[in-house]
Amino acid sequence: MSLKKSAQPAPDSTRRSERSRRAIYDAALALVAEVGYPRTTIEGIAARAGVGKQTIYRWWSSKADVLLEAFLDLSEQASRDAGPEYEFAIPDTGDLAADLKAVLRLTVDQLRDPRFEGPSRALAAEGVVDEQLGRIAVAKLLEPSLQMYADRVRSAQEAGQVRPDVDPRIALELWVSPLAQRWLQYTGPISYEYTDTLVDYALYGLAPR
Amino acid sequence: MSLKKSAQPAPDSTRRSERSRRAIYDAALALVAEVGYPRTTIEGIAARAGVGKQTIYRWWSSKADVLLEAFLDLSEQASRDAGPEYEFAIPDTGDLAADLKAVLRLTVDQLRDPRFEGPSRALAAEGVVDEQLGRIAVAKLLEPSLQMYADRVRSAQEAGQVRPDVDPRIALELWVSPLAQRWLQYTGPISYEYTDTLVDYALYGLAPR
Amino acid sequence: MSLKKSAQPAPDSTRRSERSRRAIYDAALALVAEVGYPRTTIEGIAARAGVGKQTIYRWWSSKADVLLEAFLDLSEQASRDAGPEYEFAIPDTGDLAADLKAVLRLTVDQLRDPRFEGPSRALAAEGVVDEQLGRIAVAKLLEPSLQMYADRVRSAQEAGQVRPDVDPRIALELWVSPLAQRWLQYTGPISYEYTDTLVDYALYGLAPR
Amino acid sequence: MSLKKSAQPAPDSTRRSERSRRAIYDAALALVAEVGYPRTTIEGIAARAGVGKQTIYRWWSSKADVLLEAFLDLSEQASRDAGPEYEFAIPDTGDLAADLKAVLRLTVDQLRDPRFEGPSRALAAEGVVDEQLGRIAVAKLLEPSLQMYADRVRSAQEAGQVRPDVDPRIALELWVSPLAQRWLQYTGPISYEYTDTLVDYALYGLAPR
DNA sequence: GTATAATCGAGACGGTACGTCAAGTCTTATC
DNA sequence: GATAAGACTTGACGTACCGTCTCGATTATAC
Repeated sequence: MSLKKSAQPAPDSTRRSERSRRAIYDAALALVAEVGYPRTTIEGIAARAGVGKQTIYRWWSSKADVLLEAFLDLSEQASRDAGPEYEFAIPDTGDLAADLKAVLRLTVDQLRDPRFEGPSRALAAEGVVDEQLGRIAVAKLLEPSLQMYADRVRSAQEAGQVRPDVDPRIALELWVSPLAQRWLQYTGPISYEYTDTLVDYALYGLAPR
Repeated sequence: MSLKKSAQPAPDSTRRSERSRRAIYDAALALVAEVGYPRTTIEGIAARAGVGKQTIYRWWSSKADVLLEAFLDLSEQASRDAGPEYEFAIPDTGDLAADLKAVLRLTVDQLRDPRFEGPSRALAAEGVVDEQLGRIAVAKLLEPSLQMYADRVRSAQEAGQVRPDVDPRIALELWVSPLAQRWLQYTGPISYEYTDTLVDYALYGLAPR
Repeated sequence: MSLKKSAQPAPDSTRRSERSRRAIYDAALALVAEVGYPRTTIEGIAARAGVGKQTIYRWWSSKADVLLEAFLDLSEQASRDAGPEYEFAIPDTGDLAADLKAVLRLTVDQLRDPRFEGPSRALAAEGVVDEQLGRIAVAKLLEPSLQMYADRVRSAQEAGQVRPDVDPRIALELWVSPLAQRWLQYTGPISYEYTDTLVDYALYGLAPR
Repeated sequence: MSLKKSAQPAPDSTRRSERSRRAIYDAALALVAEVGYPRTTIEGIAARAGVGKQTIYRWWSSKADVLLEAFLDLSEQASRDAGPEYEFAIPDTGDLAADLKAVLRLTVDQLRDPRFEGPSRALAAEGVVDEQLGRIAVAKLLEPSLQMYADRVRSAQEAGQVRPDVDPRIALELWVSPLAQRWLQYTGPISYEYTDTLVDYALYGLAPR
């Protein structure tokens, strides 16, 4: 899970302090939210968590690594809180467009949640420049959602609502990527109307029918 | 053009050393290419450029700012080298799909050019986290291309190849954003085949016709 | 007068700006008085004097050199103001002890004049470490007074009040140096009573008579 | 002992590295001897001592403070080397003049020892301008000697060789200060003959007997 | 009474050192 | 053996001045 490239003899994780781990996650997320990622320091996290610096270096390899796990932990918590049935499921009412629009509206809400924004941007930025981290972050955080979109597209193919030769992994990018880019690069405003439009364009194309 | 938030009395730009400016651009781009953005330092740039640190701080506000201008300069140079006629023009053969596919293949080539990759990623990453820088970088570097796509879509609308109610600024995101996301976040491989597919999906939609 | 070790072709002093010279002296003395010698900078003097840095470097070799001349100028002004007859003359009433005590009391007053204290200490400190400057400062500033003490001792020798084998140049150190050391090194308080005592001890010795 | 004005939480001196302390003293003294005080820098000391700059800033407040302690340490070492019986004792043979002359000749030798000259001048100069440092340096370095002179004078008073109304603390300045001034300000040459003369003048006075 | 050349104010430049911050390593004492 | 604490070396930060240099603009003699 961690990026740790174990140089020293691997520490004995059975003796690990759960208290410290929690405190470090909390401190890291709080600091990123308060002062931003670049001004968040390992020393700062350690001090705020009431933890020795070595305890951080023992279990994580970098600031980004700490944050990645802290963020994963936060996501898992959020999922558990939301209840197991609801979580991450794309509804299948038979109407693909409606189902996609509904889920994308939830995503829009999440992107605006300030609790997520700071750490998410930090991780995304780090991932752009650090390929290893980027791939892990995508796999852990983004992949589950993408998989569900792909599944929903496949189900629509079976229902005859999507052409059978369409690659679902590419199809989903028609709405996921534009939203992602507007959020990452400030290329445009994000709204329900916007995501609704994306779904319509994606499903029915730009060309006249 | 610079992000410089003039605190001190603005320096007299008529007396600026062109020699230093060039040397700083070259050093910055070389270092980012060689050791990566995070390990590129202002001190390193200054040393390599044979320049005092103050000369950098006098004219730029941050490492990212230096790199942004260096990269802009590089792009302008590249444009000038390429000749004024070809540059940044999307062909209009009457066949929108073919025209888009052709241009996107050039973009794929450029994304793989190692001369551009380092600085581009660095800027993109910084822009994710620093909204001001992000907006400027997008405006300077991305916007011209986006504008041309929008223009080409509009021309296709007039030719009846694209529905008149389609918003060109959103339409173009159907192929630009997926490519951008795969490049930024390593969410998938980039190839001519991939961009061709994007154009097809975007124009004709996922739904059966 | 200056310490300038002329490297470049000597500047033409006939065309020198008297206005600038005065402004530099004033600025230098004011700055030393206000922020102390170490925090006084050439740039600061130039800015305060409304003068280009080069104008300072053209005519002086160092901060200490500027200050030395500024201080000499100040001394000369003070002398001129005091009137030519009074200045630096040790009275000769026939009573050596009384005459020395009187002059030393004036010296005590001067050592306490804050206008002189800052620059004097600065020069003295610099002179301790920079032998060349030290010798010049002593020659310009201290020597005239020492010479007058020596003359007065000689006159006392002729009057039979001082043993003929006494070296006047050493004799005067018996009161000048203790006062100087207390002032320079804070080895003790300075008062009229103290200087009076010094004169008595020097003239009549420590041993019983 | 240090001038450190504890701003940050005081560091834990029990965990201080003795190795670093020694290396810093050695480097500081060596640099002052080699290039002089003004060209000795904190960075230079740190580099030469193989020590981080912060380790210096953690324990000392300034270059002068480092040097003061380094010099004190050197003096203590020298004392220990010289053996406890000899050190700093003014002989009491019953002949005050002879005893003083003997000790002053040793002082003359020491003033010429190049190992001491550089750091001593540096400290003295700094002390002229920085009263706090000056007082500490005098108390630590000069005071012990002065005290011994005072004691010897008192003993001579008991033996009837010095008038009982003489203040020993002022008396000793008659030979200490002239020597100090010649050394500090280059006001004259220093020799055995000179110090012998000072003692004679001081004891028997300038006036005929 | 101009020509003309040096000085002048200004300030950009390549540098050095400053004092601070944080990184990652190491040591000590505690639990 | 993991931990909290924090001293250590390292290296970059952004700032302040150094002394040199190039600019017009301004004198102030010498033509």
